[in-house]
Amino acid sequence: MDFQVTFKVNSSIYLRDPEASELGKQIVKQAIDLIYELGFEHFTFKKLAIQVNTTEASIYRYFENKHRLLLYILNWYWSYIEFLMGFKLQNLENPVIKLQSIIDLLTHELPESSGRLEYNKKFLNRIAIAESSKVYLVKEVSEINKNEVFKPYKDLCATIAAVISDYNPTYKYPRSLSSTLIETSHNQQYFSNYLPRLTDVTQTDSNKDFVHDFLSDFVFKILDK
Amino acid sequence: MDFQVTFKVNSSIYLRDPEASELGKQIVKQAIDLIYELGFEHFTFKKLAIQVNTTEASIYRYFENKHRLLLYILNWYWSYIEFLMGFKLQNLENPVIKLQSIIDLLTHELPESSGRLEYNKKFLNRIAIAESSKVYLVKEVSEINKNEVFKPYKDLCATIAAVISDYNPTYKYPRSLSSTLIETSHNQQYFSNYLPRLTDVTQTDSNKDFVHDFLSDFVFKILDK
DNA sequence: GCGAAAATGATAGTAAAACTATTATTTGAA
DNA sequence: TTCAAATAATAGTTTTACTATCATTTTCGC
Repeated sequence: MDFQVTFKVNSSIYLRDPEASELGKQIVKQAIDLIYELGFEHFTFKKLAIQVNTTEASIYRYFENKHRLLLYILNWYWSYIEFLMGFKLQNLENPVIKLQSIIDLLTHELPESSGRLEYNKKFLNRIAIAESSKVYLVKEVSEINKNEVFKPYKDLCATIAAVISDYNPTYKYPRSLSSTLIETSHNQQYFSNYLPRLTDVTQTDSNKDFVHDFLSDFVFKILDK
Repeated sequence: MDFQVTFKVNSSIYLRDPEASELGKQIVKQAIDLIYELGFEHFTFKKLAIQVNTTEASIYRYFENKHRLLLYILNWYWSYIEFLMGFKLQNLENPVIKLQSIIDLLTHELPESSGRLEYNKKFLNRIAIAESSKVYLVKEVSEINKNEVFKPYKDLCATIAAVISDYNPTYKYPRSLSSTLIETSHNQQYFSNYLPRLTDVTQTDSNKDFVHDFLSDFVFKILDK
């Protein structure tokens, strides 16, 4: 059986739904590849237009600006992680295993897919790590937050928080621990790659395993105390 | 007694030392005010030139680009925090108090100063919270890391890590916990202000106190386990 | 299959950002 | 005082970020 996953992204993020046309789908897919390749700062609609073999003007019909496009991609990503999480946690009873599964998901590569239209999961993962904070660390955060554009992130956070509270109902900061877990998984993966002195990775460690172990250790220490 | 603190910032960050001239000092000081006001994305050398009452070209003689200027500001900030930390930890014996002092420092407003030439500490703090990750979350991170431009951050991290190891010598991840502490203090302060559903702040809480309590709980649970 | 509406392409243009270059003037150190 | 360095004034280029217009193509209801 082969199937494809897509998610409805909050319509206030785009001007025209990119899922509704071949061009739209290509814009998002190629944007992921290009942001991965260039980094968000060097990524422009002009370059994307060339990659997609269309015009800048056409891209502007889908997204107001590149910030919105990044927000779209990350909304998709957060929804996807939440979907995978629901899938993984389903049928699990033991809250220990649940928490472990969550940490696994946050620290390891996503299952790769091959479809021409599917997004590159490795790239998406890297974008989440290196670019996601740029969608909220902006002057306009309160403005853009009004349209529920961070809902998938908040939902993901709430889902993890629920598992945390399930594991230890007396713990006072389930949401903060949850967002810390997500952000720290990104940070420590990034640091262990590029600024390893900010971490305790050793040369023999795989970076992903290191972050996994660090997060496991700290979550269970906090919740078992 | 009145005194002024300044720090030598790694010379590879600037083209001409801003500490060495009145114009240079004004450029940095006003940059802090302007980045605070506009956010880093909307901040430009053109606008800064107007604020300082000089020309764009003059600013370019000091800093290659606005990214370098931000890096300069954050280097100064990290050095300053490290300085304050040394000051606070001096004469403290009890490692519990030491850790508490560190968390205090990371979560509360800096002592404000009034000198015309002194940087606005409240603004600096806000810049550290909202803009600091933008200096390393760039494609060129490995390139720019070569010149030790993140040294003050790494030093600060090492200082905190030493206190952590002092408190609990068996803990395996002192550096990672240290960088997590710094980053989480920023994140949770930002979230509790702008995206409170990612945290457990209540309306009656002061945000700073909330983050302080969350981090205290977190650190001691990890290290006492 | 036809006609209208919507989407796209082609082209062009503007405003601001991100620089670089040139020359004249000021200043401050030997 | 003098001469080198710093700054100001000015002007220019390239790229980014965006808007506008109109012709062409596609799609969808009938």
